[in-house]
Amino acid sequence: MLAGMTDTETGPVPMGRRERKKAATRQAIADAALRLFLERGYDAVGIREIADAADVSTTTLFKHFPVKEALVFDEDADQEARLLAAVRERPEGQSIPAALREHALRYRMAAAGADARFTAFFDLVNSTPALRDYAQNMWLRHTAALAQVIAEESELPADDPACAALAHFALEAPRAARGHGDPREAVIRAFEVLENGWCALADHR
Amino acid sequence: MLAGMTDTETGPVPMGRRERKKAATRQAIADAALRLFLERGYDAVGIREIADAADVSTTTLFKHFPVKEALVFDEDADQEARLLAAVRERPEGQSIPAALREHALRYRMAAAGADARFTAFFDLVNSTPALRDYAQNMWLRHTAALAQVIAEESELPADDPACAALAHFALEAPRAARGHGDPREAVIRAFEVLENGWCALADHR
DNA sequence: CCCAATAAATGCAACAACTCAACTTTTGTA
DNA sequence: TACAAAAGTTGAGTTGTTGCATTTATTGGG
Repeated sequence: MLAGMTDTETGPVPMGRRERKKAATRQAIADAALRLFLERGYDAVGIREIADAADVSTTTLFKHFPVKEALVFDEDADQEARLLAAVRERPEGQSIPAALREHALRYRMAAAGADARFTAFFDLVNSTPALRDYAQNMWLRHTAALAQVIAEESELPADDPACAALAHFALEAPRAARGHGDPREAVIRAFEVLENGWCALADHR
Repeated sequence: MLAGMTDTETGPVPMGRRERKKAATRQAIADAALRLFLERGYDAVGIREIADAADVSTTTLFKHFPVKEALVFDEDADQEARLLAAVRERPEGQSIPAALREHALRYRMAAAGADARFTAFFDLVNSTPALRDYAQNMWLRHTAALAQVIAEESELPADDPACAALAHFALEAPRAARGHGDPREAVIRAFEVLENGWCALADHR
């Protein structure tokens, strides 16, 4: 989805031709799908048509994307990886909420509302029930994964509700901030609360 | 689902034969579906088979239930209606959180873990991804509806986050309480927090 | 450099969920 | 009794998704 919208740093691992080709077809499929969806709407475009547009067989398409909805969120795995990395590989001395704030400002407030492609994408998702539901569950998975990483990094028990809560709010904050006049400011404020609450909690243990 | 597990008060409106028959076929379908699902698993039972077992055509089945998953949650609408009614028709002078607590204790902690049919139903849902996802979105819908009613009843703006938060926690509390040794006690405790927080908020406005 | 192991991609057919349009039966009502 | 609306049936279609046998391309090793 929307490749090139944020800088995607090429991993330090140079891929062989095989992996590169695989990634290429995957991208071709996702691009074709998004283009068609934006042109004519999610429900009006069939799998077979997408496969044709990307010049692959439907079988191949499903090797890359388990279900139709996943075509729209093809950066799902990348996003989750970046999110977890933001916490795990944060600079020395930086708190977890601070790391999450930086990540949110950097990757999730990208031209919120300004870029036309971005808003078109949002409208597509929000106006399609199947996609809305899928996205919801996607964020839920990310929340769970994040909670686990937070637990590891803070050496709290894995099932401590505080971890789940922090993960939940950290992912919810950018969404909630969209309404406000200055979203970036709103996010920063929200994270002040989280930072205070979290550190207070960490202190008296 | 699990009719007769909680006392279902027959609405004050006596139905004509037509509505009764409609409700009967609907019930027959839901019963057949749940029985088969529990016997052999959700994915192993097809729509046609359910329709046959209930002695209706597949098209009739889909007139009553929009998608396969809905067969399992056939009390969806009833549950939501009861939830909203619990707030709207609460006794004079009772706070909203208190009303929600009573509702939770009465309808959602029913023999949590004790009744075999109940746990079998839970296992079915939790072990079937499609059902887990569907249930998740179902609760989300209920949360949104509840938030709106809370806003109306408390004369707050419909989009006040406090309403959404109260709705969210009120529905989450019973789920979270299941782990604890005495779930009823855990629910009561959780609602104490909500009650305090909510009333404090209501006071200084 | 070739060979075998491996992995990606294909074509086709099938299944299961779901829809649609035309038609019959049942029911509430005048 | 007559009639309109609602419930149900029938059968054929569309669409997402999978299985299977087959082909093509890449890789690492002898």
